Amino acid sequence: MAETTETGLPRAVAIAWGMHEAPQRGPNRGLSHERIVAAAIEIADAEGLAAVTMQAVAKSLGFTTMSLYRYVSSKDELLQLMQDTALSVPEKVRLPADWQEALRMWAGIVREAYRAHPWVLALPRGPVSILMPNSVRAADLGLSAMKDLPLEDDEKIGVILVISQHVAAWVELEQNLAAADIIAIPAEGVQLLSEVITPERFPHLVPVMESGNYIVDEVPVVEMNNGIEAEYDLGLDLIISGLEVLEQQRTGKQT
Amino acid sequence: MAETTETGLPRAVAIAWGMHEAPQRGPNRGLSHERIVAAAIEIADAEGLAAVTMQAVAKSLGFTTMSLYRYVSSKDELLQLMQDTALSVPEKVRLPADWQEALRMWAGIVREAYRAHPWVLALPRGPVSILMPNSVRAADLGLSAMKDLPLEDDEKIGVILVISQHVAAWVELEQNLAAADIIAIPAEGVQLLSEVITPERFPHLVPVMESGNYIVDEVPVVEMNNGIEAEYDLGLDLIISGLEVLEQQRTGKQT
DNA sequence: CTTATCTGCGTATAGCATAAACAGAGTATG
DNA sequence: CATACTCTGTTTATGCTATACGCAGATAAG
Repeated sequence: MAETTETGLPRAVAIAWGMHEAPQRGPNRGLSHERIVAAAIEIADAEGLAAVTMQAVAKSLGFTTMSLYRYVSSKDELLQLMQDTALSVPEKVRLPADWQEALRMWAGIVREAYRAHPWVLALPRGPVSILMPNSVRAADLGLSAMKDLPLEDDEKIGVILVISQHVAAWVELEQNLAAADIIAIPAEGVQLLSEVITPERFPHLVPVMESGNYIVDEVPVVEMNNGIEAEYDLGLDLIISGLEVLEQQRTGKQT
Repeated sequence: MAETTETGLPRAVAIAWGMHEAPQRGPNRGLSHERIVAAAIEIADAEGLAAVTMQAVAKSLGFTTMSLYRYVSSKDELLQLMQDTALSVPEKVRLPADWQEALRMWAGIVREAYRAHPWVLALPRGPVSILMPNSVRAADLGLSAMKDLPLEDDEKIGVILVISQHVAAWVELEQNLAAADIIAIPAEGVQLLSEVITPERFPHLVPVMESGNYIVDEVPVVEMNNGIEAEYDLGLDLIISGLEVLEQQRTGKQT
């Protein structure tokens, strides 16, 4: 489990909220949490998450590896700090009064954050993440978007999760579409595949495959005829439509 | 990028579909792909994904590390094989005629697969994954569930993605809820947090926090008053409601 | 001034994935 | 049948990575 401070908070939480006081004694520090996290994010953005090693971060800052450990207790802690820093949400956002548009705007903000740093998708989300400043900010904003919806608190939180997961999935899909260009299966390989992926065995999927190019993800996706934006919007619209139905059921009010 | 066979297929794909012929010369093999994958899955199920090292898998089979490389070209390839093997979908499933119930059943099947091997959630999903047998089977089944819905092919694929991501998110949440029991922040830490997470800064979230216990995930979630099942169902119902609305718009037919 | 604490560095350790080479087992070919 | 070829499993080695430990020096507290 993550290291904790004397007060029992996970260290990453305390650091992220600025609660971790710099020591008063000893020589002046050559580094800071902010500088270390920023350097790590820069490496991740340029070369991907795998390139973020303690050695690489230290070197980019002109220090040796072990000096980083004066600031973070482990690489995991650094990753947690990177995660929240990367997913920055603006402090002040003016949302539309209409909850539907507000939710769409909120989803867009979360989406842009993920797109700016897609490597974040590969980091685990656990109990510590939710206590971090940008997560808290995003949650508050999402709840603000839904303030006029007749849902229970936990239902609203559930909606926040559904939408943010939807957004994450589509950013991941974008990444995979980009990567898929690199995989070009020659005709011979495609022929072999068609001998096992047959209409008899997969009667619904094979017609879909034949109508488009096969791409990505755990659950297969056809190349989007209307582009990925349309499919992202479709998913979001489904959720919002569902919410409108729910609103109507609970208030008798027609949206 | 993943290794490929002579025919240009990713090796993992060829192996998973049984296209990778065993060599005809040389001494009899002491291992097989199936045995290696099964041993790796057993370790992952018992101790988590981090415990799956080439050394550990080889040892559990009574061989030395490097002999595994006669069968898989890298650890990544082994992980890809594990991923698809773990997410097994039955060959024959009879779905309800009603597309709503069919989609719910499909979601349930995917959910149970994830729950049986939750470490799969930590594995990246990329272009190779979708060509693997169980992914193909899951996609065909999902499309079968929606055969009566008036959607374009790529829209159906989009729905498959939305639902499977929803399912994955909730299995992950379940895991995080289990892990959250381990984080007990003492009163002192909670007090410190409440000094930064204030009603002035986060007017919508703080009341939610005060009405329940704070838990998990990137976007914060309150402890579910009605349990996690209710929230899982809520999310799925939203998507299905949205689909009903879409069906009505396209057919003029009232569901 | 003395003591305590902190900083950054150098050295070391353990774990892990994988390359390369070797000896022997089994098949294909002439 | 003998020879050549291919494959198997093992051993040894390499490089990378995270992190422990100890040292010398810098700075603050008492």
